[in-house]
Amino acid sequence: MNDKKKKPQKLKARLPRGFVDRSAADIRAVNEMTTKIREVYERYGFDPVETPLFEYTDALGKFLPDSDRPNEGVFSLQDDDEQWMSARYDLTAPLARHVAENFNDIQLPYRTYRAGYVFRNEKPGPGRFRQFMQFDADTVGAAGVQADAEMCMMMADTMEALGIKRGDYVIRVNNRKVLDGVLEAIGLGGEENTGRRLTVLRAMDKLDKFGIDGVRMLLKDGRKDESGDFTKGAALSETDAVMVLGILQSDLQVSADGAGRVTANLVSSGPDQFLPPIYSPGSIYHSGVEELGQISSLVAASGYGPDRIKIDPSVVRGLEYYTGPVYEAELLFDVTNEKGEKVVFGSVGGGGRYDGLVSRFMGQPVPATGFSIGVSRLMTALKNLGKLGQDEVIAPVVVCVMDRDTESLGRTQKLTQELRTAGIRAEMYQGQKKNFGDQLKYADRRGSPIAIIQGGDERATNQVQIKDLIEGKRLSGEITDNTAWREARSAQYAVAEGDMVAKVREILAAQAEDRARNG
RNA sequence: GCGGUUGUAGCUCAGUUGGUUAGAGCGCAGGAUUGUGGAUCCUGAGGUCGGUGGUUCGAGACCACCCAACCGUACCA
Repeated sequence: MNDKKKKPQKLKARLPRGFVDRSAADIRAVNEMTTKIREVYERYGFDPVETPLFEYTDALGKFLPDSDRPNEGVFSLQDDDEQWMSARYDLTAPLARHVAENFNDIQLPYRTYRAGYVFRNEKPGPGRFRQFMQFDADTVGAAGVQADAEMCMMMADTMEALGIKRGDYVIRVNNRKVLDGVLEAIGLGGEENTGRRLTVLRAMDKLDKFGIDGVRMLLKDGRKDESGDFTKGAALSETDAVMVLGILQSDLQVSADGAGRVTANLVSSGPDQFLPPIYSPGSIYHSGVEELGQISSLVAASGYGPDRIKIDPSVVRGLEYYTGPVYEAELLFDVTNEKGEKVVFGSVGGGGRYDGLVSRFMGQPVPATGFSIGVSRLMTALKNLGKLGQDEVIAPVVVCVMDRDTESLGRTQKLTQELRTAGIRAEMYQGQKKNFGDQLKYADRRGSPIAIIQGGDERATNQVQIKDLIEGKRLSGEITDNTAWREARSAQYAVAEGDMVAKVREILAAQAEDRARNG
């Protein structure tokens, strides 16, 4: 077939990798989720604010060091005046810009929330996309740890508002100052050790993934993965590695002296003996632990125990801008993917204190704390838990088109409109098929509950036929002969035109009852 | 970025040691059926065999390079 090859090449329809189309069911599920999240934030006194998808790249802080090009991880383009702009990669940096730019008009502390898509130009993976939705809440201009404590409580409330039972999630809290103090104690303080410090923090962040022994390898010589790839370690001494491993496995102990004074300590709970850095009241380590003690007491005072908000020194979070308390929401139930495999889901949201972010734009310090929920990720988990998509939207009633002269079409349109006026989802058949059977086939595949039929016979007596497609489908299981099936006109009722809406309502109600009964 | 696996119709896949015009199932479209959904039957459309180059009388198959997807790993604000 040589002439076949001469046919013009068709364009291949394809989605850029790492991006997804969203179905009606997904969109409705996300709306359901964001509505619940928003209710919690509003109740805590937060107000919405929205910033655009694009920012100047310098506002996002994503220029490569020693280069006038933006970081590869962000989608960037040059404006017609040569300035670099980038698609936002989170909602925090744009908020910092918004606050700095409108500083005189904003009443501090400024409590806001916002949902939106963010973009990351990196390799997509299972459950990781290059466009995804985050839902953030931040308090700008509040320096005290009570603001951080409140954020943790709000996260816990949000989890429960989404239908995640107490015990199926936990908010884990740590403080960057604690980790910084430990790193200082093992001689990794100072500018010259930035690289090794990052290596150690990254290793600590892998605790979920590789366990304590995996982290031990990464802290010392390195680790080889199953494909044979080798990851270089941080080359810590045994003593220093034990110190780091010790803090990962430590718990917070809070003791009150009865006079309202609270002291807090981290005590190791694992096999690696953790020796706290030498006591010095003003040290960074000590103020970190003290803050954790305060947060723990503050949330406990409102009834949030360690089953909901737990101090956990193994939380690391982002390496770039957090300066104090950090927290993340973790799901504790098993999640299985489409292939039926168990998946370690990990964190569905997190945040922390970023006291330096707004002040990049200003001559004065502006403390801030906030967190972000990964909406798409959380939705996957909630679907799994059966917490979403339970109240499915019913497909529209289909009004069949029997005759195509303008007068008949007008009557069909009017019937459709009557249903809509009564608040019932309805559509008149708009396809090309003139065969009535094909229209019912359309309605069937569409998932329609009911078909309305008015041909010449019915019109003559001002009647309509109302066909219960759900009941009919059930009956069709018993049918073997097509002709008999047609003649039976099963689950079909003839009513006067004026009674159509009432009868449709009756059938829909019966169907709803049936669905409820069968779960 | 590094390592591994895989690329044949819209989807899932067959295709012999290299041998004529590349197949199946599902799906899709038309018909049996212009007033009744399922099942059935008939007919049809749909392919740069991931790409380029090479070896060969001859390549979907063999070789080289490239591209993409998947898995692991690294990075991840």
